Amino acid sequence: MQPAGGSKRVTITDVARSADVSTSAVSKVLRNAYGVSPAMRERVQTAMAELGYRPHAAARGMRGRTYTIGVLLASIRNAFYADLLDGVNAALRNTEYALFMGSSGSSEMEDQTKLIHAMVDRQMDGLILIAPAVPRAEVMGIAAEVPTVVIGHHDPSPAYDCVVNQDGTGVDLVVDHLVGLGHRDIAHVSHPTVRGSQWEQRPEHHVRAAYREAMARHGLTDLARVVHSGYSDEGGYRGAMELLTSARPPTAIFAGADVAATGVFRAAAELGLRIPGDLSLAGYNNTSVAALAPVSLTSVDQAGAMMGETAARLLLERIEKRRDRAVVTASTPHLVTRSSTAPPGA
Amino acid sequence: MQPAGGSKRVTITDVARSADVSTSAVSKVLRNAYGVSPAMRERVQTAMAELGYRPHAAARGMRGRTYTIGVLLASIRNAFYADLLDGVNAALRNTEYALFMGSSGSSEMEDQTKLIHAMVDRQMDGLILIAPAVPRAEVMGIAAEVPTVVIGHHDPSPAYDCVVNQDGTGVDLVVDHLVGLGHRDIAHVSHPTVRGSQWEQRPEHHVRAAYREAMARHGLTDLARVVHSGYSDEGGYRGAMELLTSARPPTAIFAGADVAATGVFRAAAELGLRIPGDLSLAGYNNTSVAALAPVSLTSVDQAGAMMGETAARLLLERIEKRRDRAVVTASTPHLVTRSSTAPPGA
DNA sequence: CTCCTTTCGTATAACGTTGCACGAAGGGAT
DNA sequence: ATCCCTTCGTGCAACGTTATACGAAAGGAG
Repeated sequence: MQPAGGSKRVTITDVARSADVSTSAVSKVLRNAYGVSPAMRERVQTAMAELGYRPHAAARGMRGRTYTIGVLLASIRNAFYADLLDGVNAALRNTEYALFMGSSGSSEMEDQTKLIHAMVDRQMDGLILIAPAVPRAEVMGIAAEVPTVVIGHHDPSPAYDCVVNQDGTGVDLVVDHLVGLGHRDIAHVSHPTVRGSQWEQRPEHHVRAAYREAMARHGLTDLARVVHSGYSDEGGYRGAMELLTSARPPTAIFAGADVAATGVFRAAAELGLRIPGDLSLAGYNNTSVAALAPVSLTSVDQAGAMMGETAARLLLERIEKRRDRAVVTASTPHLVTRSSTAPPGA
Repeated sequence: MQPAGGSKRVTITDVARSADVSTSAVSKVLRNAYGVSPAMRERVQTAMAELGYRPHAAARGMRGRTYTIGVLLASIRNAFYADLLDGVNAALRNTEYALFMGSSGSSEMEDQTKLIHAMVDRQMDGLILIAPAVPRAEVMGIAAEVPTVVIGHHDPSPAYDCVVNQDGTGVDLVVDHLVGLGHRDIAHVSHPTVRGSQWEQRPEHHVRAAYREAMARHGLTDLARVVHSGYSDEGGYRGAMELLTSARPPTAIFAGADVAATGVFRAAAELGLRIPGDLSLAGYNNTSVAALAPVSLTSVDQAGAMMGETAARLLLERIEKRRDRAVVTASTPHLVTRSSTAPPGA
């Protein structure tokens, strides 16, 4: 406990002086290195506690680890990411590592690149990139320097680990559910393909393909319709408007993200359509918004916390060199049925 | 020069060699220091661009700035914080500073303290603490070491700058609005007082006091009722349940946070009460949730982005030593009326 | 043509930590 | 006693950057 005034930080040298040993000895204790007698360990630890010593991460960074992990978030507003983060936090709870997130606010490629560089420049030990918008080649370059886990994209690489969801299964659950309720005209609101991103397997691609397949499986190929208005409130609104004012409005809409589903709600309200009476609506991700009483949106749960925990675990394995081969883990989604879906015309 | 595996980073030395000058010269260019001829600046900058040089933040941290700003977030789920962050990001956009957030997930005091220490240990240049749960003395200690801005708490200090909202005004807007609609029995859902936090002026205190005053101003002192069930979905639910199943259920509820209002929605739905028919509901913060079509919650807008921008600006002033006296800025809220409030019995 | 300023570039010592290389005890085996 | 291991502690050279001190030109005033 140091008086705050203009006092200097407690350094390893102060500890060494106080414990009457060399700085190397203190460093050894700090690192659990070989060649420390119990007696010395004891003395050093006492001194550290007495002085309130905390290692200087920047200095550590110059030589090795900074014990810092960075998470790139496309948007802080997507509640699903919060679930992921809870998982990451949980996995890191009892380690020495600190977690810092960077969010560009916008999901612009340029901003994200700057953020990732900022993380690398600060010598972070590992990176978790959530659905990065930067080119795949860039990520592979980064991953060659720093252990990296990519969450969301289904493009594996020997350079980084992947944590994804079995999106195909999730889509099947939704379509089967809606068909089971009696719907046939089921439209899908998707995200536009980002040009030049080099990611072939973004979640929206998987979801889109799985949607078409599921429709085909039910003999509804001709009724399958996709609008690419985007995963955002505004995108959901525009997509729904287009669909619902078309010559043949669908009886059900499957939005590829909950956040887009909220836009569909808005469009339906404006058009005087009641949900689920006139239109059934399903989302994806089961974010906390879906669970809100006035929303009560049927959605696919991806167990975000579990994915986050897995990502953190994989990252630590890599950082601590307990594994050197890349890995892909895919978790199983399940459907949460709420009151936004019902038989058509109910 | 380097085999693919362990390619080294480009350092100031590489740039110096390539431009055929000393490292000091490169450093000078980097820092815009005095004593650099246009010719040399030109050559160095060309070399930097050619080699793709990026300064090593950890090394910088050992001597001075790290060009890193840390934001402490109590919870990543509160959409109001996202508004604040947008503002902070905007203010930092064209500076050299990178922004990293730390969120404990839980708002436990201990976790937050660890996070703040992690930021200080990483030599961050400035800290923005959003409604910190750690003891005030602790924050004052930190602020003596690192420039700090506190958002939310109305307890100013010479050690740090404060960015707050005129919460009293916001509350007046809500109560006046509800009274204007004809409500008299207006209850308030608040947050429990945190023991030992030493913050006397948390926003919920201001809001609570202002609520009582506003009720008194309308001659409704006896009808004023506060439950301290907490600013969370669950807290809103419990508080509303208590109020709505009491002997004299209120006709309107003013929730101190939008996130608590969503819990009130849930309670009302369970009790078969319609909003706004049977119960008017107002929130605080005007988060994006309030704007969702199925929610459409009347709420007080605090202009979060502006507050965030102000906080960042104040912080930069302090970091760059353009100001040394602490400052408090309070912005004016306004009411956003939506469809969750209506005359009683409408 | 001195002498005195500027101007501009370089040498160098930190900053706090790590990890290798080294050495001094102490303990067995011969 | 000699030699060789362990075990355990220390010395020291990095790591990439900043900032101070200093020297070498070049320019100006007398």
